[in-house]
Amino acid sequence: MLPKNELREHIFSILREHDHRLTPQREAVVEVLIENSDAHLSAENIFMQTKHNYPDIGLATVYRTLELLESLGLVHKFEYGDGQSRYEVNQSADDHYHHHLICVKCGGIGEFKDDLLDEIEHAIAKETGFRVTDHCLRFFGICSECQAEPGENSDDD
Amino acid sequence: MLPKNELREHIFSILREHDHRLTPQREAVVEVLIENSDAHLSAENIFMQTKHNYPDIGLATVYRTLELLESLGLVHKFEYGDGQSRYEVNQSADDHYHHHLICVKCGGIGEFKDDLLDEIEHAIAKETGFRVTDHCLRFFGICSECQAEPGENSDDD
DNA sequence: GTTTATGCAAAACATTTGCAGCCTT
DNA sequence: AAGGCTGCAAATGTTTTGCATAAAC
Repeated sequence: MLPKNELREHIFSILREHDHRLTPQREAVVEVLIENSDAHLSAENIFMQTKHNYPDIGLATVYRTLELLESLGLVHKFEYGDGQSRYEVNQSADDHYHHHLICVKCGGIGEFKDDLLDEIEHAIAKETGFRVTDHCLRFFGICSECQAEPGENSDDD
Repeated sequence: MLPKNELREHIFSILREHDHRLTPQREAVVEVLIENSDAHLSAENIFMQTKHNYPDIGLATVYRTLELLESLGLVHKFEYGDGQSRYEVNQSADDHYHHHLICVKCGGIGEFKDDLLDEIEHAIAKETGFRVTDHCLRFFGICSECQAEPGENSDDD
């Protein structure tokens, strides 16, 4: 889990390493991703936020940047099933990944860190021969806040 | 894990219970889902296959049927991240669910049954107060067949 | 100076919806 | 007979792409 300025430099150096140009648009998108590393933004969200620092950026550039960062393993892309993808920076250099706790009532997204999957991955390798390189685990349910409130909290976007 | 004919009757009776009509289109879609319960079909796939038995069916009807079956808990809908949803019948009456092993080389999808998630869900409840009602776990990696073949097998669609 | 990256607009794509007519109940 | 269900086509919403221009190297 790198601090923000190291994470930014890390991303820039990976881009350079792979002969990608460092444009102000890319810097601006990376900035938004880093400043919102705890949120789970859609491309549209990222687009809107990036416009604050770089008003002329186009949505297509945001998509292309996110695709590039994902291909370099710098960003994780995932979906809830609501039709739009969400993105988040990969905050650590290693593979360990937190899991998402998605509240079906308020739409909020929490996180949970855990290493029990290692056991499952070993069991998979042993029983099926499948070599696991990555995983995606999401839990759906009711967050503690929505459990506390009887019924009024149904949209906290 | 019900046998096919019982599963079919189970689905039909749930439909009746909820006052939904049993149309030949719905029967045809259910038939395709049951006959391909080990595959992970997209809506388009299901549409094409259903046309064999019921050539006049429309794609919208397939989507509406899948949505209905999903709302009744009879079908699971999930996504790999390639932009289209996949569907599979819920073969057992209970909540237990297998996880997907997605080969990033050949695109094949295996399955793995496991109950270790229960432990994680308990840990989540204890540490965060989040009440888990469902989960989705997918593993990405290389299947045993692709590991065996040095490099030629990259598209077995 | 080259080559890549950008912005715009149009295209592509999966999915949803409106509506008149049909079919299950 | 009445209502839900269907097929078609149009609409929607997200993501991708073509192309001329602009910017990074």
